[in-house]
Formats: sequence, C-alpha cells, structure tokens
Amino acid sequence: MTDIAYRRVAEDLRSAIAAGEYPAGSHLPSENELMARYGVSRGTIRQTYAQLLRQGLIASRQGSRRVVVDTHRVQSFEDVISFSIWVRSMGGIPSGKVIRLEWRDATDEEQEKLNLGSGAAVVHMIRLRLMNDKPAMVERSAYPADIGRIVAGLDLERDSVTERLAAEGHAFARASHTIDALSAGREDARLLDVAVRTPLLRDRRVSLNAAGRPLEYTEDRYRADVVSFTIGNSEQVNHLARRSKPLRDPSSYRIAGT
Amino acid sequence: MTDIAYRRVAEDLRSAIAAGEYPAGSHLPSENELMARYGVSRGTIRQTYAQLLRQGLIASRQGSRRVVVDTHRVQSFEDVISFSIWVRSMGGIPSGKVIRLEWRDATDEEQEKLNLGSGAAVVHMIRLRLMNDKPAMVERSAYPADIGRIVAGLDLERDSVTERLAAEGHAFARASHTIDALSAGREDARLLDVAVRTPLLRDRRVSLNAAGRPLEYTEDRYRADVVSFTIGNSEQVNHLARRSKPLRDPSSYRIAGT
DNA sequence: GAGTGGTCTAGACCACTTG
DNA sequence: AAGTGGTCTAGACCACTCT
Repeated sequence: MTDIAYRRVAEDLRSAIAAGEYPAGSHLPSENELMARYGVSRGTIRQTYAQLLRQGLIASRQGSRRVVVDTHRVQSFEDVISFSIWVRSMGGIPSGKVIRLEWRDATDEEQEKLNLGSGAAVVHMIRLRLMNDKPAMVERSAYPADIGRIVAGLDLERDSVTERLAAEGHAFARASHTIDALSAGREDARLLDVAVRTPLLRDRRVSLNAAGRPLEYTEDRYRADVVSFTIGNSEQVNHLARRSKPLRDPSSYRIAGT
Repeated sequence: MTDIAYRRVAEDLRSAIAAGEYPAGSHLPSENELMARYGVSRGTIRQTYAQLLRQGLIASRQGSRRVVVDTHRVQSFEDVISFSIWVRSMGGIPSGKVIRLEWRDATDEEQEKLNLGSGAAVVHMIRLRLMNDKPAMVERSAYPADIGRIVAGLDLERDSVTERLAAEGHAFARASHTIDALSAGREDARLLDVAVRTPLLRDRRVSLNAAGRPLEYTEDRYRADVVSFTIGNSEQVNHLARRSKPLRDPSSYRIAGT
C-alpha cells in the first residue's frame, strides 16, 4: 500500500512471517535474493531489515542469514498505544465504559505534561476498558481543549480514541511511558473487580503528534493478572509490547465478589 | 576508541550532549556539517544518527534539524541489565547482600528459559540489592553450570555479575523482559523493608550472549517507590530505561518497621 | 572458498521546514 | 529559495559463518 520501497518489502516479509512461511528460528532470504526479487538496490533491502530488527521480529549476525525471532507477536506502535487496536490484533473484542467525562481546569501535573498555561481547561475522562467483556484496565486521560472537543463527541463505549483522532488529523507519533506498580484503591477495585490493595501495573504516558505537541496525558492501571509488558533489548535495538496473560493459575489472584 | 567510523562520531556527539554542548531541545549539526568535519560520507553520518535515534537521545523530522530529546539520561544496554552499572551511572553506590546461594536441580521453568535438559544443575542465588544502603530490589537468578561456577566464585556483595562475566568472555548481548506487578510476600517484605502485600514491580528476563545462548534467568522485584521503568516509543524506535524515583511523597507508601 | 552481513563511498532526486 | 532529512542507486572492501 505504501509507495516507499523498503516498507513494501518489509510488509511482504511481515505477512510471510505471520503466515507461517518463515517459522520462528528459520532463515530469511539473503539481501542478494531480495534485491533480485524486487529489483531494488542493497541499501533498500538493508533498510527493510533494519525496520524488522527495530520491531523485534528478526535477529541478525554477521556472516549468517537473518533469523526469525521466536516471540512472534503482532508488533506496532499503535498496538502499544491503543488498547482497542491491541485487543483486536489478538482477535479479542475491546469495549469501554465511561465512568466520568468532564471539562475542568488542568491540574499542575496536566499543565506540565500537556504543556499548557495555568488556568487552561482540559477534558478529563475515566474509562473502564474491557477485553471480551472482562475488566482489564482503568484509564484516566486528559486532553487539551481542541482535542478534548473531539474526544467528548465520540462514542466512547465503542470507538478507539486513537483511531478517531488520527482520522481527524491528530495522529499520535510517539509517546513516553513511565511504568510502575501500585495498590488498587477503592474505585480501582470496584471497577476492575478485584480486592482493594491488589497490585496493579501502571503505565503513565504522554502521547505527542509528529511536531512534538502533547495530545494526551493518560494513566492506565492494568490488572496484573491480565496484562503484562514485554521488552526485548540489546545494544542495537529495543522493542516493547503488551502481553495478555493466559490466566493459567487463577488461584494465585484474589478476585472480589460484586 | 572504536575503529568503526559511525560509532566514533556517535561517541563524540553523545559526549557533547552529556557535556551540555547540545542542551535538551537544541539543534544538532546537519549531515553536511558532520560529513565535512569528519571527512566521511553521508551514509556514515546517517548511521551515526540512526544509532542515536535508537538510543532515544534525539528526534528527527524531515526538513528540520535533529533535536536533542528532553529526557536526557544515561542510556545503554548495560544500564538496563545491570543494577550495579545503573546505580553507578547515577552517582549512587550499589551494594548487595547474598541471601541464599546454592547448587540445585533446575526447575521446569529454569530448564525452559535456560534451554537445559531435565536434571541439569544450576546455581541459584537470592540477593538483596541496595542503592546507597537503601533496599531497592530483590533478585532471584539462575545460571547454567559453567556460568554458575564463575558466579559462585565472585564477591557477590560488591562485584557486578554482569561486568565480571563479561570479563570472562560471557558478555550479555541481549535480553527479553516481562514486566508486571505483584504483592510482596513475607520474604520480600522482610528483605525490602516494606509491609506484606505492598505492590512490587517485577522484571523477569532471560539474558543471552551474542550467539543466542541463555546465560542467566533472573526475576527482579523492585520497590515501586524507588524504581520505575521509562519507555519511549514511536513507529521508528523504542527505548527502555530504569528510573529512580525522587521519593517526593513518601506518605503514599506504607513502610514496615523492622 | 563461497556466501552473508557490516561498513563505507559518491553520487541522485524528492518532501518537507524554515527564513 | 535554500537548507535539511528521507529515500534510493551502484558500486567497494572487510569480517564472519558455514561446509
């Protein structure tokens, strides 16, 4: 679809990997092979493989062919930023329940993170996110006024904010996350259907557009028995993904009655 | 230091950034400038900037000069893998207290993660890690026999396992992490000096050498009031770092008496 | 020794940002 | 309009892996 050559080749390879044509651990085509197959130069193929490396799909070693990494997983920027896109990428059904939606003055933290002046108004939203109708995460988000106007007009039970904002010309281009752990408070516990003081995994992030303007400040609190993060890193590359836990040992987590 | 041109230029730029020559938000030299200054071709300079982008130090936009990213932070693979190196990079003093060190048969999980046959022996270590004599993390590590022999011979109260293994020819080249949250159990609580059921941030990882052989399987449990992880990501790049929390609001965490 | 990826050069055209 | 980064080509030599 894209008209950029190295990305077209990368898309083909990702599809082939996803289709099982190159299983985990198997060798990928050499640079020479792909140059001939696509009629492009070596630099272009190297750009292709550099992208797959950044995305954590492959590993490479001088002298040996590139191999497919074993943790095969749909992997894109949007998977990490958008709960809806991530859930759908795993074949699940995402939904949301708006707990609160209001205009109010930005807190000090929101002013700082969203780069707003004092007294600026934001749209603040609290939303329970569900995966296949099971509570997975509570999301608390703040949007600057012009973005907030759009968000407030969406069907937040069903729409993906990320996708709808992108359609309006406000695509997220990058984000910086801080990940830590905290205890479920009373509201968290009630919404997520867990006991008070259950440990939750927290992701706070600022999402920026391509020009570096902050569009959203969000705090996500995940049930640690449902979601974890995976990160692969080396001197050359880091990659990040959300992971759904298989719930193989439900007894180790206390679930509150409702 | 290195004899690879693009890395030499990258080292120079990292030093200049660290020295404050290019403050956060400032513009970096154009590709043309660096080509002239170092007498290399454009491709080499582009490799340099690609590395700095991967490391999360800079951001780039077509048509505009590259800029230094604001979250300046010492950033290297070893910072994320090695507690000792990370603490020292922030000017702190790392130490460790060995709680248990033993040879035993690998558990099923260790066999899988370390790629060992059934019945294989591992060295298993539990160690409390301190930053400036304050408990920060409990580490539980398993090593295959040949690596374990080396580890068992170290001064584990003071040495960096990562650095000593590298000196013996067993350098870690990459790792894959799973991050989630859990409740402090009795042993965790006692060692970390927190109340039982305090939420902890957990990082489980397998560290591999360049050939892809697993050298270590580790589970780290961090005090969430002391350490968090930061991640920056975009379509092009992800980067990961540990962050020390400033402890600005100690009242929000219950600390157990000892 | 043949094949492969890592590094490097010297050009080119285009899209985008900025004065 | 000039400058800058994004993409692409067509070569080259080297270090490493494999058999």
